[in-house]
Amino acid sequence: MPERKSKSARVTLVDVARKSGFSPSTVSIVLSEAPLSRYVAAQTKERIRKTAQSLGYRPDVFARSLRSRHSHTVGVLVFDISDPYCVLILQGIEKTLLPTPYLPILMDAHHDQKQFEGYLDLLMERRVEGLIVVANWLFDEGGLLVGLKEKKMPIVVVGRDVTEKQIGSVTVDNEAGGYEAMKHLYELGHRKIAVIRGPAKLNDSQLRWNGMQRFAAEQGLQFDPRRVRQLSDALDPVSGFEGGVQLTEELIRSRLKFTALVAFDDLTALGAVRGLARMGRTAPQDCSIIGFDDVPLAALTTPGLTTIRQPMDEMGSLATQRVLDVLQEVGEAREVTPDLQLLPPSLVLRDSTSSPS
Amino acid sequence: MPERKSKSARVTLVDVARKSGFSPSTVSIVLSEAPLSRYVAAQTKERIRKTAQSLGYRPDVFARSLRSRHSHTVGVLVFDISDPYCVLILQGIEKTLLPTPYLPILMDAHHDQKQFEGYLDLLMERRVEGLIVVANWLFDEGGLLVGLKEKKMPIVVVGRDVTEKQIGSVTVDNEAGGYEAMKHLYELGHRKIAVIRGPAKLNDSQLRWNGMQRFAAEQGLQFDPRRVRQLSDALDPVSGFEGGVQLTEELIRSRLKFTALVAFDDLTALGAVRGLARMGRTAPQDCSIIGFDDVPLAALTTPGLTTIRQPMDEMGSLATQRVLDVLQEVGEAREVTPDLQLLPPSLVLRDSTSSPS
DNA sequence: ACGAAATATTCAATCGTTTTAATACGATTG
DNA sequence: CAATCGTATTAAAACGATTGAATATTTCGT
Repeated sequence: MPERKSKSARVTLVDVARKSGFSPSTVSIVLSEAPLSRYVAAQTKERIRKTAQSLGYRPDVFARSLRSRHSHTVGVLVFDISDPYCVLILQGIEKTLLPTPYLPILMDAHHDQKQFEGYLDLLMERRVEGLIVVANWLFDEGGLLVGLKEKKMPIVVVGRDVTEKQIGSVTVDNEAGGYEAMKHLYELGHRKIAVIRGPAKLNDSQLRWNGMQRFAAEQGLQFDPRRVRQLSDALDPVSGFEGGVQLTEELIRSRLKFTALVAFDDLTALGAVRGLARMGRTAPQDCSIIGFDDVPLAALTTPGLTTIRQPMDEMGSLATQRVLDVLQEVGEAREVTPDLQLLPPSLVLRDSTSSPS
Repeated sequence: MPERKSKSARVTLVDVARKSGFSPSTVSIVLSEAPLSRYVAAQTKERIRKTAQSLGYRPDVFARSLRSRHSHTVGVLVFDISDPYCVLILQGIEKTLLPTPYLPILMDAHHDQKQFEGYLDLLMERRVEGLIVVANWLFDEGGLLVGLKEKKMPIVVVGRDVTEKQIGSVTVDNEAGGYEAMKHLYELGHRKIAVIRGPAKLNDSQLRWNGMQRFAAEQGLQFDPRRVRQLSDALDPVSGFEGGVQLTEELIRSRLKFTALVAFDDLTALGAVRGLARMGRTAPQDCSIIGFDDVPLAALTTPGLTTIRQPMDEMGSLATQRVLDVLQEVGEAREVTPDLQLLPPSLVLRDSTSSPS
């Protein structure tokens, strides 16, 4: 005696409707908490929910999305997931999305323009309702995104300022970070300070440099241009490290004295530590080193890396919140305000800096 | 004069059908390359494809999935995306999935059992067709997965052996890795070798230790149990580092001589480097240190970390391939063979090991 | 006690595909 | 020559939800 219709394992809305004695419409309205559910009797709601529960009903996302035109997903496009810089941002994004009905769909472009475009396409095909782009390194295709923006899709870029393309952006205050880095070294007593600037193409490089110069100017300090080097524009993810090693070796070979070094980012700083070691010196005894970012591994090296922290977690959160805000608007504005939101950096003291001996 | 029906921006199958002069059925068959497309005239195919192209038609994934019962997604559940160990595996997974029609949906459980379950649920709701679990650290819930397995969903776990729960697994050959680590130190001339074993709960710990003992036995070497320590079972992701620091300090304070140290993994090894430094010693001059995993940052520290490499990329690839193989089967077997696939580790030489002075 | 407004529920159409079974037709075969 | 077969195409029924309009029923102000 087959009590249940032994057709299929799948429990549908209709099953719930039948068993609870209400129409599919009502069941749908109750279970999806549609506006109309205001009018459904409390008792009814309860009965429906209970039978849904007892049957183990799970709505079919595809049917739901097809009809309602909502995918309840947002795309997250990251330039290189193996870059530790990205990961903390991702966690911020995920954390913020968790309590919402939106699911992140994460794609990793592997530093590859082609893949970036491909995945962008894929995300569109999957009907994501919003897009968060995590761009750490070079990437000059506001173009692609502008196209989407016109399709009324909320977009935010984190880690890079693309407001000139009218796209909402979230970054750390790089200028302030550069300022803080210099200030820290200066206060320790350093005066002869070397700098390894970031790649010229990267906007951050200039901003951080500006900050350093501002502090120097305030103190009447002069940068000897021979103590200032610059990473090449290679977009290889570890080029920061390699560059750090080489430029540091060069600096030492040049016989110019310096008691401290500001590295463009943590990877470069680690490269500098290595370069120092290759020339028989150690940080911070022979030279203090300060990085930028505070990637997780900065705490794990020896010496621990003093660095300017980007609040990556919050950057991710904030970016996500901006997208969510737009999605929650029922109106027709539906666009992220195309401005830049700057988050303050902070100094993280570890062991790679100390007073000059 | 509105030439096109200005109803909506969306181009549907019906639009293509109308414009090409064929029925929706034919169009669907052609564009989705269904089996029946064998019978469709080449000319027809071409015409349909051309008009689809010209209209910029993109099939609606939701409608498609609803009808065909295929989500074309596989779930990837990772225990902590901020663990660099996971990331390379993820890249392997992604690389393998890229040329297939399957999209990975990545969820990060943040070392949290509850979230793991929640996300598992979410993935089921999204109707993933397969599941890859990346489990680096403690996780004893074969149970959850077994439930799914019974629902005919192909599952593979990478990074942990859960074959006892009849779930296909992919790991590195930990025993061989332990053996190699010891062999390397022995060949450098070390005889007094300290060991920091992994947490007792973690199966890997025992296996690596077995490998070390096997080598020792072959050489008639004895481990002084006082030189063997063990990490606690804390499931904090950085506990490896902290543990490494502390246990190394303890080892040194115990005044037992040792010229080399085998760390459970790279994080522990970095902890050991730090512990050494705290006690005024440096690697490898005062003590050689070897790690396990070869996480990306192992190459970035100073000294560069000699380590036993897990082929994480390939592990991810292999796991993915196993799931894909099952998905491609049309038959009714549809289960990943519940066996363990071991991949060989390899020694990566860097600067943290050298002959004893 | 009448009509309007608020509450409670349902009908039926619809979202955009895939798929099964059916149709149509010329060629092959026994 | 009828029966069968292979090729080429299509009609129509799903898939499982949401939703706008419609239908009852109750409440309420006057």
